[in-house]
Amino acid sequence: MQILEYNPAMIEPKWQQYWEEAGVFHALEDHTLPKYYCLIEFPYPSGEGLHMGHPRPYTAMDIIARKRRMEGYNVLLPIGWDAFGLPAENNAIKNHVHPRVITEENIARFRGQTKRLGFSVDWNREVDTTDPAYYRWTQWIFLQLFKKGMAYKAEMPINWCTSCKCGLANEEVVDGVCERCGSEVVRKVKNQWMLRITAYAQKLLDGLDTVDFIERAKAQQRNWIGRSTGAEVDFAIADSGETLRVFTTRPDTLFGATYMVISPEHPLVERMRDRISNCDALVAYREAASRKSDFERTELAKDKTGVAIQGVTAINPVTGKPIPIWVSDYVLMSYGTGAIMAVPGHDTRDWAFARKFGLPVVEVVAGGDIETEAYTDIESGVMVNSGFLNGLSVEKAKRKITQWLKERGLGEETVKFKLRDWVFSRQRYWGEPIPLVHCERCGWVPLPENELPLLLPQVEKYETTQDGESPLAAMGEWVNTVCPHCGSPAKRETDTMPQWAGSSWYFLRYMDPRNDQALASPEALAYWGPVDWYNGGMEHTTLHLLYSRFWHRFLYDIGVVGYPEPYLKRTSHGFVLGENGEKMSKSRGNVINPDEVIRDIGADALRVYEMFMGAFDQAIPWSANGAAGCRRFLERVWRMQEMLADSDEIREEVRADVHACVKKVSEDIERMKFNTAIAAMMTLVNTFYASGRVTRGEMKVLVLLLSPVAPHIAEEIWQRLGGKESLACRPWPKWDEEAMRKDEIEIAIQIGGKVRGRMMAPTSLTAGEGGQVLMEAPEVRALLDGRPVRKVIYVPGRLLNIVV
RNA sequence: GCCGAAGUGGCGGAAUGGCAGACGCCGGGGACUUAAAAUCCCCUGCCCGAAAGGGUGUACGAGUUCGAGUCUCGUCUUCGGCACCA
Repeated sequence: MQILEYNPAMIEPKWQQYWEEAGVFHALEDHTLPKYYCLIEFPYPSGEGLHMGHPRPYTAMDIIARKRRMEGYNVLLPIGWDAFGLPAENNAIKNHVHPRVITEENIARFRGQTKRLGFSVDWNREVDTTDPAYYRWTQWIFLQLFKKGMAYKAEMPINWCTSCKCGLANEEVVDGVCERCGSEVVRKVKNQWMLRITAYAQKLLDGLDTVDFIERAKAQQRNWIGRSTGAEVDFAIADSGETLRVFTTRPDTLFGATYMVISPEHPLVERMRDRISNCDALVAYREAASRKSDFERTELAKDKTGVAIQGVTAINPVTGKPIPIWVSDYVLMSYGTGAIMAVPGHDTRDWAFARKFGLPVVEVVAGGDIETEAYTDIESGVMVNSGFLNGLSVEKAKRKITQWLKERGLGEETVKFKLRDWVFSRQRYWGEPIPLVHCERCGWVPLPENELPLLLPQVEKYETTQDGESPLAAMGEWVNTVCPHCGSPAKRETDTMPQWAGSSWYFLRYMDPRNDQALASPEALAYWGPVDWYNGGMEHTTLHLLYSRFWHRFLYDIGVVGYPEPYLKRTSHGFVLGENGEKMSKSRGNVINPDEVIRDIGADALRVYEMFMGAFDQAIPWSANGAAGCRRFLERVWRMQEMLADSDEIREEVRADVHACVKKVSEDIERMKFNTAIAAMMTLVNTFYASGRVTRGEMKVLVLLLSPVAPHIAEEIWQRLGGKESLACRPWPKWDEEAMRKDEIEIAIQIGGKVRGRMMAPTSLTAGEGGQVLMEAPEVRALLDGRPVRKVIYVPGRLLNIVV
């Protein structure tokens, strides 16, 4: 047969078309088959088109999916579009084109680009979060959350651009200023929908112990949830019936609490207004604090400020001494009780504050020097100046004081989380409308489920209104409606949902994407779920990944899904950087366009390089030379057709190498060690070249191993080898440990741990007998040169170490 | 400050406590060619040496071990996340 040159521009579209027309990658609804659900993070279809951030993780999961298929699984590898979001909306504002129009164009472009990469995706299951048939169920889930009391309205600050007069998402605030106009961003309090994710803090934390996520993702989520155990303690306010409750993780240091601090917003100030003599100063301080942007609070406010409350004093419950109460913005209203007991001897922030304002510092844990800094070590300290706690370790003192407080009704052990409730409202157009109406008589009323989806109305302007309302608020006809409950006049909620809503459950929709009775049928949910393997970016660990675990856990609690955790396994990829080692960006001018790379070297070579360039979980700079090298590797595989021997055998001389390669590739793919899997295939190809030929049987094994990574060339060669159907459904090759065994192997001879020579040794030698046998070998005797031997260690197949 | 990951040739990177640098890139040499490209073969950590060979080497300093890139302790650096969270 005439072997033409390797031409990916011909064979890649050909096989893509074949796969699609033959439906090779359609997940089957035969629920008796063993299933495997591979999930990739669905892209936001931006106007820029696919970028290098997409092919790497997608290729990785495609490799897993293709291997699973060859192992006999009914594989689900779906894709869709997370298409609500700001760029389409900003484009609408600028060009007065409905976001739907640009979104559809972008999706079409993304779809085409994605298909050119040859992923084994089931294109029949595409979802689009902006499709009413999809967001109907996003709204439905929101209504269930609302009905279970998990959604509520609260006054929350939003980012407000003082120049654009509009609300901004956190992502739009860069270094404290508006991303678009560079003006100052302040916090403006608005009434917003909130989701009670904090009610699930413990469940989300515990669930992590039951799933196989990469450790750093678990650690990051644990950190974000931020559980800490401590005690709440009541401090009496002198000469009143009032108490001030604090949360502390160090109840053991109670004897060292020399003052208290409340946050500027703490209700105590209002409650005791008539007794406080410097109310004006406190109110002024509170207002100054509220005007501070988040940026100022976190970046510029390390220097402590505060005002002492005049006229009100607290009593330390263990010492009985009166202590002053201060107001300072280093205490946050949103954590704990909004008030602290300050122990300047043993807390760095309290220490700095006490130093600045001349407050007393008392040592209650010995071991440090509180004149120079706060002593915060809880491991080795011993209690002093602490009455009945003296002499105890910190750990014992904690338990004893907590018990003491509990017996007197002054406090109790408590758990707090850093996790905050999820701000779910956006004053934006391009998002899911929140399906609630507000009735004067009934309050917030959910739309009946049979009225879903609540469609996004056509608007004249896409901008947030002057007073920070969603553009929907300007649509009087749409806003004014009647209460579904009592029929009185009512107004629709005009805020929309955040982009995180649609992505919080999309993996469920893939299981049954056209169902119009439920978000997915119970049968499909039971069969396909949970997701077996989910790969995605680390940047989504604390938002998308946590949000979707929360929604899923909620759906489990209300009986919609039958398993508490949505993802059994989570892995993460490293970014592809520009050739200069910096993050790819237009402004840096180092963007590599996947379309151009496919044009230059082909999709297969791109896929091979993306997987070969380095460890999958690490960021790696792009290298055009490296990519060209992968194209060369495929050329070498292709040209092996010219040295093909007409035999289905695997030759004795290469048998061990072939089996070793099968083993290496099989195991490395499971560990996502794609780079070494590809290196093993390169090594095998080098072996074939060295032997001058390859049999058809050997070639078939190689092509099957290569097919998950470079599927087009693999299909083409497979067909030329006489394969009748797609190799995507051929069984994955097996290896035989016996076949990998050789009679003799080269080992190193070490003297005192240093390599001094090599020799051939029979592989049958065991560690025990090997030393004795090999000591007689002439190579060893020559190296020893008669020196006395103290000890001999033989590591079978590796080395002989002689201690002299 | 806290949590996490990582420091290996000119470069990307390999190495269940067992021959450091697999595989690829870059570079050098050879074959083929009128020539070039492509391709095929060989060399390629550093230092000394004509060579044989020797020395040295995985951020730094100690330690455990017959043997350490790998394990332990300490130090430094880089990257990622969180951060007045009591």
